Amino acid sequence: MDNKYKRTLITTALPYANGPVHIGHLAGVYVPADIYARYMRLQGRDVTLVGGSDEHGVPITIKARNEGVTPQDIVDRYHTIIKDSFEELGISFDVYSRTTSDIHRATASEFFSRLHKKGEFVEKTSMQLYDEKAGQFLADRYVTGECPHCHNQRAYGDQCEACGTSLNATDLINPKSAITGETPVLRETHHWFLPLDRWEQKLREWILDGHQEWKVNVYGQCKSWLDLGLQPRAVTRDLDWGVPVPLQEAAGKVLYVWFDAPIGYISNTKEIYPDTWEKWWKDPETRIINFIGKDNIVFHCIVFPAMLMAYGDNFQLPDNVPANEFLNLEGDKISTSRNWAVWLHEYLRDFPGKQDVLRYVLTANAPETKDNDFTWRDFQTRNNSELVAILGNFVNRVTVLTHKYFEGVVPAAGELQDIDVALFNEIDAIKTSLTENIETFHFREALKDAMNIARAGNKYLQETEPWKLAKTDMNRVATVLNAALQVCADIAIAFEPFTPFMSRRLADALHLGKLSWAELGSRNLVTEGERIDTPELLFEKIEDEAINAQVERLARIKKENELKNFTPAAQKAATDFETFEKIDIRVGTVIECEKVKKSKKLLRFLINDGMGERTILSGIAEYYQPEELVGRQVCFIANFPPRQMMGIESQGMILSAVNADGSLSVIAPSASVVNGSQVG
RNA sequence: CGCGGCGUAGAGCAGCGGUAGCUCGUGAGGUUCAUUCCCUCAAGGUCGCAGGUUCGAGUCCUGCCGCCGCAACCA
Repeated sequence: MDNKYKRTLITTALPYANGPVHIGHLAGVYVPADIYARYMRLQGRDVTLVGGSDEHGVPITIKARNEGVTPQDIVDRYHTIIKDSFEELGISFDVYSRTTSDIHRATASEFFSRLHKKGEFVEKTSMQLYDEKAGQFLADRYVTGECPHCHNQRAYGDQCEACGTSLNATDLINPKSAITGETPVLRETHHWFLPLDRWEQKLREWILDGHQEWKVNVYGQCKSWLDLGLQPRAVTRDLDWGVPVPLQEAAGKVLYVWFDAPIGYISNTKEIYPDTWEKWWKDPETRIINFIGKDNIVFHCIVFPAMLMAYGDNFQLPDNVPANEFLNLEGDKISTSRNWAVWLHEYLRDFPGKQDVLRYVLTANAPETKDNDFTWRDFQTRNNSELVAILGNFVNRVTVLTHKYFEGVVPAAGELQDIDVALFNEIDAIKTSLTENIETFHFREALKDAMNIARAGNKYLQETEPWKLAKTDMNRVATVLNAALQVCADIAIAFEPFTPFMSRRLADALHLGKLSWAELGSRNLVTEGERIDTPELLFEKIEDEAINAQVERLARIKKENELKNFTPAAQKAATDFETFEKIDIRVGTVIECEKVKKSKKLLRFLINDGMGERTILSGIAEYYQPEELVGRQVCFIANFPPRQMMGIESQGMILSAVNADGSLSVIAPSASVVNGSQVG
């Protein structure tokens, strides 16, 4: 890192307080930000990690309305869950606050006022759709209607997803409010806009010329925006939930959340440093890093910097914005509304004491360059074959041997042999790479480096074989174990940013005291003569049962979603009674039922149809055990021509209802009837 | 023709003009202090597709396809 900086301010995207946080938030923002912050602290640098809940905006008011509570109730609920679960995961925020705080309200107000006084806004009056029943203007997404281009009935106010056209809400035919279903009316409204175009040239110089080292996804996105030309952007909204616009003539208007939220970074900093916060924002020797997800790139690289430049007063722009891509879950996009997520607070409940495992897996599989997939099998494998088998096992080997041969007292190192020196050299090389990777935000690669320390340790033990040396040369055993113990201490330091809970336990067991990055690789981290604690497993295997429970939970949710989203098929073309009459539907009793060999779906039925017996094949083997159908009555079409399937002739068709998930349920009379009865 | 990113072994990634690699997983053998690590060997890839440049292309060029995102309060 550039040494011209005296301190680093790390911000994390503000999670929206209309739901708990999930693994996507963690992998994209909070875990990487925490890794970086912890690393900087180990380096002895002055660093502050700020975060907070984003608590304003329309979705919160809608959720409150739906639940019959106040918006404040909603944000109080989720802010608490979010804050507590972050803390339990060890995200080391120096402050985690919220945008409903007084200090934020004052800060955001002042920010707006200053821009207003400086003439940094333009004002525009326009016609917007207003929902009279809800008593509010409708943001684009809260209007649906018919697309004027393709006449799709379900177009949104900003875009038609069927034809992809961008729309204005006022273009829609037959607009409807998504909140109340009412037909909105046009009403005049007045808003303040930040003319981003005024800052285009400065932004170009700052990003395109000055920050070519940014990640390609970030740089490319910025270049694209700048090349297209920037437009003025509204900073106010007609709403009653938010920071009121501090102008007499703006009663009933609030700051638009995207104006409001990033100022939260500033107000949260003020909250911890009421007297000295300015040096964290206005001193050129402060380095600001914004950790965000890819959807936020334009706000952090274009909009917020333009706001800061418009404000002036020496506000510093971010030095880097390491945006991550997205994490998927078991192959599907994470979705709050579809409950398709691993929620942090539920993970902490289901896997107590396993914060490090989640942190490790999310880092090893972080979506740094492209979207990645989280699967529970991968989670289990990484825990069992990496954390347990490589790292935990190595530390365990060393501590067990130390207790076995030296009663747990750190033995003195004798003269070093080539292999010992080679080990220390390898650790040094790893440290160089590890440091470089963290500094450049390549945390996935950095974690691999850290793991290589344990791999090197395992290899060293295998090659020196202290358990064999113990029979001939205890001095040499002492040297080997001393070296191996130093490697354990290296692990405690190197892993602190990634898995802080394990690191703390290991450091305590080895009596290391305060950890420091500079000491990583030193040869006397563990003090000779010190008695280390009895071995304790750092990681435990995760058994199939725990994983299966999670996989089953997701399968259940998937099924619930299918049922929830089920819409009956459109009615078929009209027919008449004569046509129906031609079909002969009858009731029969199942005499025999068995799976057809080599067939996945087919069951062979022998049916008593009142006249005799007939064989019918039906493709429902995936939904029924053959024996459960024997003796039951079913309905079947009796007058279809016979048909050969898998070499067997089927004399009819058993009727089933098709469920939303594609599962089948056979049709039967509600009470027993005589075999051969007709249905009609 | 909107823009940006991505598409390399079962999974996660590196390679960016010169014999296709790393970690984990899989199979076989050796070793065993240990929550089975380490070693050896093996299987597994037409490097999204199609053209082109070149003595030679995951690597450069052109065109396509797929996935994700894009001033919607979605990390």
